[in-house]
Formats: sequence, C-alpha cells, structure tokens
Amino acid sequence: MKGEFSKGELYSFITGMASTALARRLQKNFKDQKLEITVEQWSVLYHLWKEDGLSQQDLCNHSFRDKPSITRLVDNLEKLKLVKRTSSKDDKRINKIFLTSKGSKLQEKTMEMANQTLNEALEGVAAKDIELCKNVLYKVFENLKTLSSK
Amino acid sequence: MKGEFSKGELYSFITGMASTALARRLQKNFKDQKLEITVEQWSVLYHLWKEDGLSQQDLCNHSFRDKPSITRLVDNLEKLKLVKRTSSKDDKRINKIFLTSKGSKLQEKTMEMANQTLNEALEGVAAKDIELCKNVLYKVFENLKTLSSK
DNA sequence: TTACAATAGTTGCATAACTAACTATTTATT
DNA sequence: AATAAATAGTTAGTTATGCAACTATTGTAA
Repeated sequence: MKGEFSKGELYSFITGMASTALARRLQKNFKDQKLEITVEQWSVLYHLWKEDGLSQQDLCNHSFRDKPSITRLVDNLEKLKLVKRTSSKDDKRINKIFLTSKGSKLQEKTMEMANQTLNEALEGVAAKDIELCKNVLYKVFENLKTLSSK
Repeated sequence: MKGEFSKGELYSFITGMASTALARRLQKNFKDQKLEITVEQWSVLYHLWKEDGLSQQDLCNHSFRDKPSITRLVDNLEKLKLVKRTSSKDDKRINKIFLTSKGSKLQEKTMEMANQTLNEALEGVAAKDIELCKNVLYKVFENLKTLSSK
C-alpha cells in the first residue's frame, strides 16, 4: 500500500485516492447524522446556497459536470424536495433551480460537517503546505480544464 | 469559476476537481489512441503489471475499492480478454487474476500515456512543489483510510 | 466432530458519470 | 419571413461505485 503513493508514482495522483477517501468520509458523516443526501447532491446544493436560482447550465459550469449528470442530480434533488425547477419566462429553454426551505435549511449543518471532515483530513498538515497543495491542484485543473463542461 | 478554487474554499478539495480532470484527460487520450479501456480498468491492470496473479481481495486492498467493484471490473476485463480468473488450488475461495498476453501488451503504451498525461497536468509546477503536494495528499489519505476496503 | 466465525467472492439495488442522439426554443443568416 | 445554427435540457445505453444480503469455503472452538 505504501509503495503506490510514494514519490515518483503516478497511480494515486491519477486515481485521486485522497479526494475519494475524503468524499467517502463526508458521505459516511452525512449518513451517521441521518442526512439522506449524497455528496454529489450536496455539491450541487453548495452552489445554490452561494447563489439561488442558477440554471442547470450554470450548475454544469460551476460543478464541472456535464448536462445529463446535472439533469439527474436535479431530478433526485427534486424528489427529495430540496430544490424546485422553474421554467424561465425570458427564455423557455432555461430551467432555473431554486432551493426549497428544506433545501436551505441543510446548509448550516452540512457545511459544518464538511468543514469538520476537512479538518480530520488535514490534521497534522501545516497551513502553508495546505495552501501550496491547493495551488498545485488549482494549476493542474487549469492545465487540463479545456475539456470541462460542454 | 475562479472563486470556488481560492484559498479558504473546501469545495474543490472535497470534489477532487483536479483528479477528476486528470482522469478525464487520460480517458480521452486512451480513446484518441483507440485504446478501448477505461481509466478504472487501467488502474486494475496497473497492479497486475506490478505483480501478476493477485487475488481479487489483493486488488481491493491495492486499488482502494470494495469487493463488488473489483468483481465487476474483473468481469469486464475478462470480457475484453485482458485478464483471466483462475481458482486457487490451495484455497478454493480465492480467484487469482492473471494477465493475458493481450493484457500484458497494454502496459508499455498506456503507462507512457499516463506519464505524458501527468506531465501535461503538472506543466509549470516546480518539482519540489509536486513532492510536497503528494506528501499532503498521502497524509490526507492516511488520515482517512480507516474505512477503506472491507 | 459438530457448530460457529471469518474470509473470498457474487448478486441486487440505488446513485452517479460519460457519450451520443434527441426535442424544444432562441438567435443568426440569407 | 424562412432557414440554419446555436443553446438548454432530456433520454438511452454502458461503466463504475457503495451498501446490503447472499453462497461457498476455510479456520476455530466446544
């Protein structure tokens, strides 16, 4: 196990073992708190908490997912009564997605859990190393993002 | 788009945008070269190239996946004639997974592509920053891995 | 030796992702 | 105004992941 994550190795970098582990842990923490949402659904709500009424295309751009993925995530969020699709009057092609009160209420608790999970994940890591790591990952993303949402 | 990846933000860290982008790019590169495997299948082959004849449980441990995931990845790799299941004689519960010649032949080309993809991803990042970033990600993984394969 | 526990692997169900092909609406061109 | 092109969203098919429940085999303990 040690070997695959050592210097010079690319496996873990490509498979994203760290972020996978982080998402799993957050998912488990949600479940332990009886929160019946997936991490992916949470990541969509995240953008709506920052700005309610985004279109599905906006959500594609912000969440770095393609359109079918957002269609189904919104489907499931609607089933859970956390958001509501509203056809735009200006442009009938567009669905604007609005939080329900139930969806809004999730923000505080889940964001705190996300922060806490991140703290568990980064325990023992120096703040300046975290910053540097974020910068590297940002650069990687920038280097590759050509093929993002379409 | 810029905002979500700035300091103090956790979204991109949890969603693993960098590793997602990296996996997508590698997948696209495979496709462009007419290589009909998924990145996930590649990641299983990766461990077999390092040590042929691993059990499915070994593959779970090495690849940080659960048993059903490995069952199905091996199913698909067998359909593609890249590996072959062989029941162990010592312990009939165990399947040992062996590369076919077709599976072995994929190593050189795909590993080169993975290296090349990683180079694209890390262009403009100082070697020492890459090392530091790897160390942080490794630490994150260690902090969280309690719940890995079961 | 019989009964119980642990291990290896499979199957079923739900969610999610990517690709490609599709509908509906709006914008641009002629 | 009529046609073509672009945009927003949906649907279908394949692959993958996580969880829970299951079978088969091996190991342990009474």
